[in-house]
Amino acid sequence: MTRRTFHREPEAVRQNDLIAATLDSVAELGLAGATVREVANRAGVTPGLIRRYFDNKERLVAAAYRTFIADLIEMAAAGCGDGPAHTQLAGLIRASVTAPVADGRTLSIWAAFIGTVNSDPVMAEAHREGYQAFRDLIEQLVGECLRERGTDASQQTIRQHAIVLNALLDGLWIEISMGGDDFSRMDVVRIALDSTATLLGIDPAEFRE
Amino acid sequence: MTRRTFHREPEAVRQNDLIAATLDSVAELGLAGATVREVANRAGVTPGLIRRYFDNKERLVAAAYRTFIADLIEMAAAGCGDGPAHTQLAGLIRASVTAPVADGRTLSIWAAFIGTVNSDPVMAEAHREGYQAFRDLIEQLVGECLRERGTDASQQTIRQHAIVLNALLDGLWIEISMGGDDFSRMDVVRIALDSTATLLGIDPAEFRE
DNA sequence: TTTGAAATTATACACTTGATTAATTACTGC
DNA sequence: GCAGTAATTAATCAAGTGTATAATTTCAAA
Repeated sequence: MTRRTFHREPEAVRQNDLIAATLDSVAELGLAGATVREVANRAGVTPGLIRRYFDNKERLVAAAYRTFIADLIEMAAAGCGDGPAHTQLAGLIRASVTAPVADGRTLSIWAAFIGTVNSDPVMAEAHREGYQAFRDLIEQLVGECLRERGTDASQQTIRQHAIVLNALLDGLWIEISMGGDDFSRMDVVRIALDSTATLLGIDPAEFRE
Repeated sequence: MTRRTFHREPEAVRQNDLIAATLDSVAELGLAGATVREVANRAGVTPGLIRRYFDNKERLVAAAYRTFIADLIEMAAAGCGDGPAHTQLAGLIRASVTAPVADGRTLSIWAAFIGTVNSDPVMAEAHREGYQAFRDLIEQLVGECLRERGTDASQQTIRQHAIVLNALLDGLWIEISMGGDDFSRMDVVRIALDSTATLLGIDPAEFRE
């Protein structure tokens, strides 16, 4: 009986592969389905190998979560561009309610992980980091946006607007990604932009460009 | 060695106890922690008994989810009262962003279950039912509310408003329940009501009553 | 009080899980 | 080419899982 052949990979590559395999498993089978064996199979590797790159399965999952959130925010932020603030904000919103950010697979992974945040401190920390980053980004853009329009809003007001807008985006993102509604027939981007403009007291036409 | 004493319970009571124990387990330990033994312990019962009331563990969990969602919607709807539509809507919103609807434990359970919806058809169905009910309630209230104000909005417009409002409530509910922000210092009810009024194009003063 | 049926317990089983370790293989530097 | 190191495999373990079933106990009816 001969052993299966294999080839070595740089540490970073193997880690990435394992994380990607973990995310795939979670997306398709849920967190419970992301067993060591399942992940190893998808990564084309043997279960024992995981322990060489991650102390625990817990660490692997946490690493996968961190990667996932970071990528998610990066995808959303990539829609910003570098024009005036209201254009950046519009870009962020558009990116948030369309693929690949708003997407069934993305939601599945997010949901699976979110479910652990309350009972797992490690996951809670990983979550807090990523969430804070997104909220800060929105708050900054909202602030610039209002200042750009001559509105002199207090920091408190800006914060409240950011909180509400963040909530709206979260909710829209979930609804759209879930796909239950007949969103396919609607222009989700326009709905999202108009709602945002209304909330911030800005002329909607400015967002539609 | 003598057996532990026990006493019989009506079927409905035992089922309720088991469901309650399941929800407690999920809230504190996550879905993975809601094992047959854990649930049985919390219900003051032996693991084997579960099988007498639920065919599978899967059925038990699905039943727990259905109960949870139904209760959640009932709690939210209980805030409506029976006045004019805009008062009912305000009540629904207030209830949605305050305890016991907006609450860490509630969010934990919701999140844990949501994570299974994508990979488990049974859970997906249970989810769809409850979600639809809430969305219909909002759509109806929004419709009445706009009609009450003399606005003659098309069904399409009402639908879009309902979708956006639903998203906003979902997002606010999540943020508040998560508790990460310093919401304690803010008047979340006022924020929610004002945002809603702004979105629907209604005078905010009318909501504050 | 006795009896019988149904609820509950206790025990056990087969399986999966994450983890551990020794044997083997691939690759790097000489 | 060759040797040594480190990555990878293979095999195994103990613990925990959901499930099944037989032995008990409770309780209501007679």
